[in-house]
Order: sequence, then structure tokens, then C-alpha cells
Amino acid sequence: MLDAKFVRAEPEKVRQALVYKNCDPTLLDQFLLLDEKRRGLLYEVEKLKAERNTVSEQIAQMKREKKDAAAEIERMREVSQRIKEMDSELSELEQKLTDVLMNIPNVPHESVPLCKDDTENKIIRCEGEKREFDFEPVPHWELAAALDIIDFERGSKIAGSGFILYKGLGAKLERSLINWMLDVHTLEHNYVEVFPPFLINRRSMIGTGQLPKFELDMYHTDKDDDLFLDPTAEVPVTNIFMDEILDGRELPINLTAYTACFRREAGAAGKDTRGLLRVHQFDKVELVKFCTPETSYDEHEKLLADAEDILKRLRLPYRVVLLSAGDMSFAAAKCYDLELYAPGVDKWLEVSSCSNFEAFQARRANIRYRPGPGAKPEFVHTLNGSGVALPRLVVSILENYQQPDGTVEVPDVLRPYVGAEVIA
RNA sequence: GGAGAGGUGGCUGAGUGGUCGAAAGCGGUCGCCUGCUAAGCGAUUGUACGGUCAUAAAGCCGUACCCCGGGUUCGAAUCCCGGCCUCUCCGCCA
Repeated sequence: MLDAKFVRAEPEKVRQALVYKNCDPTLLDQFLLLDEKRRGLLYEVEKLKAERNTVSEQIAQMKREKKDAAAEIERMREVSQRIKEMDSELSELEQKLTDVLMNIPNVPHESVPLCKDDTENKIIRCEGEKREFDFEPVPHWELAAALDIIDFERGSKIAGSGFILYKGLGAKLERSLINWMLDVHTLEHNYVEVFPPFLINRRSMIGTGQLPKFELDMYHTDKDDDLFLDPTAEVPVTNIFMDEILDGRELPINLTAYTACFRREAGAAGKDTRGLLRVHQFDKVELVKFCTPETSYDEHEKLLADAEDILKRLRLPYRVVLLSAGDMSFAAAKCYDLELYAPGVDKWLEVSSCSNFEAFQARRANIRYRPGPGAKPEFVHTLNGSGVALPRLVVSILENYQQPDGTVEVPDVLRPYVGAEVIA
């Protein structure tokens, strides 16, 4: 959520954000109109409340002196009635105002290309060499089926399409990757590991910006519980400090978490759905940072480097893409995607989005810090990035490390975890 | 699932329907003092929204906030109802 004062002061920046992030541009005018109305009404009702407070005090005084206050009480009865009516009108206005504000996206950082779609995304750099094959590389679903490490049919049988059953060394590879990535981030990148709940309440989903706009993308339990299945560890981990005031001296706080992630992927039907490319449940190791506004863009680069390090250590070819405004998420101010090359499907696959949300999430989730002793609390800046998401990483490993006989070499760094040099 | 207790400021913890934004302590900040440190003394110390000012800061004025939402009342931290959460005991269970 943006600061109402910012929207008032910089309407043109907000209008631009609405246009380039493909949101309803009239939201700005709705906001300004409602805001104006609200301030007028607020002034009126507060005047009445001030009167009520003074007269109530007089009544108390008169009662103490045993004087008759019947006339004042009668008058205040009417004033209170009036206040009640105006208050309910006001809270209706405020509800509308919040609804509007909640649907206004974050403003892109000045370094972000202004474009409504992905056509102006910038490839910042490519890392690692694409492997030269002296045979025709096959897609991961063929490799996995032949090696019997993923059973797509039985996964579907249990849950539905887009749900994966890993087997044998496939399951072990998955578990190894999770453990290895967590070890790298905690032991070498200075993150603290957390293991959050996988079911999340509505308030938290609003806090990070998944709601109210994207409710249909989420799995939701029945009305009595009103809980959502974790779509990304960003949600439970960012909300750890909801409604708290952090000590500025503790910042930056770096957290990493493994969670399963659940997404309905409504509206993505038929697109890249083969094999592991787009699934409803997947594993992910996430990186989350809380920092001061002064350092958030430096921390953003560090976050990117920490995620990239995983891909470098696995010696996989990838590229770094700076997303344009229209391709970024609703809450982000700036975002880099990491895309791994997968030779079997001959595609660049997104395995991480590293975003700086500035104070957008912190304002919604009410996460503040005290810059110094006795100083006023300020909103923190929050950042997160996948470090990294598993299915497409597995795709890239299988397809890049495949051998002519259909077996797959295990990357060096994973061998102690998998306990094998080859998946055969 | 059943029974009970409770949710107060950065923290601990009092609290009477009106003089409570809220005692006290801790912590923080500023100053004094002790030649350093520790201790001591004095003062100060919540947040949000709106207004005033020049849509700067400070100041000043107002309103709201003692878990959340309703209600009673001229007036609610205080009384009533609903919800959420925490703790204890029992049940069930990994």
C-alpha cells in the first residue's frame, strides 16, 4: 500500500504506475475524491466530538457541585446521535478509501523500464556457458520417466494434474537440493533459517499484497477457517514481524525458509504445462530481507548475488533479467528475474524473482523499525527472492547433466547430499 | 472437543463510569554530579489522523487509540454482547 500523503503529493507518479502496471487508471481519481470528502467530514465530526468532550466535563463538574445538568444532558443526547450518524458515514468512506488504496500498485523505481509488457525487459547479463551436446538432448520428462524418478501419472491420480510424485533418487535429489541450498544460505550468506506455517490467514495475505487482488490464484480452506495455502514463503516469512517495531540496530535481518508452495495457476492453462514447468505444488527455498530505506537497493543487489551463487555453484547457464514495470508484480518497485537455460526444452526458465518492495508491504503489514534510541518509528523496506525454486531447477539439472545413455550426472556440490555420482 | 483464567504504552505491571493517554518500575533521551566505569540526582519520553503554518521542520489546537467489532450512557480502559488470541487443567492424538 502506498502512503496516502504520497498519493496526494505525487498523483502523476501514481497515475503512471497504474498505467504501466495495467491497473484501472480511475483508481487515482476515486482516491482523490474520496480523500477530499473524508477530510471534510472528519473536520465536522471532530468539531462535534470536541464539543461533547467539553460539555461532558462541565456536566461532571456540575454534578459534583450538585447542580442540575438536565438541559446539557438533553442537548448532548442529540449531539451524540449526530456524531453516531456521521461516524458511520465516515467509516463507510474510509472503507472505500482503503479498498481503493489496496488496489493501487507500487510505484516502479526510476531504473525500471516503463513498458506495459515484457518486451522491454532488459537482459543484464548471461552467466555460464551453454553446454555443447554431441547428441540430441531430450526433455526432462523423458529422462525422468525412463529413470523412474518422477511418476507424473500417479501424482495426477492422487491429487490431479500438476501434482508431482518424486521417487527414489528423484525424491532424494529434491530433498538434497533443499538441504544444500539452506546450508549455503545459512552458512555462507548469513541468513537465519525459519520454518513457518504453510497455512496462512487473510491478514497476512493482505500484508504482502496477494490479497485482495489475487484471491482466485490461491488455494483457500473453507469459510470457517478462512486460511490460504502458502503460495510462497514470502508471505509467512515477511509477516513474521507484522505489527512490530524492530530495533534499527538489528537491521538488516536476513531470513531463509524452505516451504512447499501452492498455486492454482488459474488463467495459465495450457501454457508451459508439460512436465515440471508449471505445477500446483512445488518446493522453494526463499530469501527475505528487512532493512532500512537507505540500504534497500544495496541489499537488493546482495540478494540477487546470493540467489545467483546457487546457480553458479551448480554450474548451470543462466541470465539475469531486469523486469519492466508491466511485468513486475503488483507490490514490487524493482525486480530481477533469474532464468536458467534448459537444453532439452530449449527454453530459459524463471527460477527466481528478486524484488525490492520498499515500504509497500511494510505499510500493509505494519512493520516498522526505530532508527535510533528515542527516534520515531519508520517503515522498514522488505525484499525477497527465491533462492531458488525447485522444479525448474531440477529441469535444468536433468537436462544439462544428461548423458547419451539416458543417465544423469549429479553436480559435484550435491554428491555428498545425494550420495551418488550418477542417477541411473 | 470440555472447564477455567487473562489480553493495558518499547517492556513489566496498577487501575475507581467523569479530574485517565492512563500510577509505579524498567528501558530510552537530555542535563548535572562523581577526575574513567558503575552508581546517584533532575528533567523528559507513545502512535495515527486532521487542522493551523507556506501542502518544510518545530510548535500549537483538535480527534481517536488501554486485543478487535458492536451495544448501554450526556460521558467507557472501566458495564453488557460477539469475535480473535494466550495460558492452565481435562479429553483426544503424532
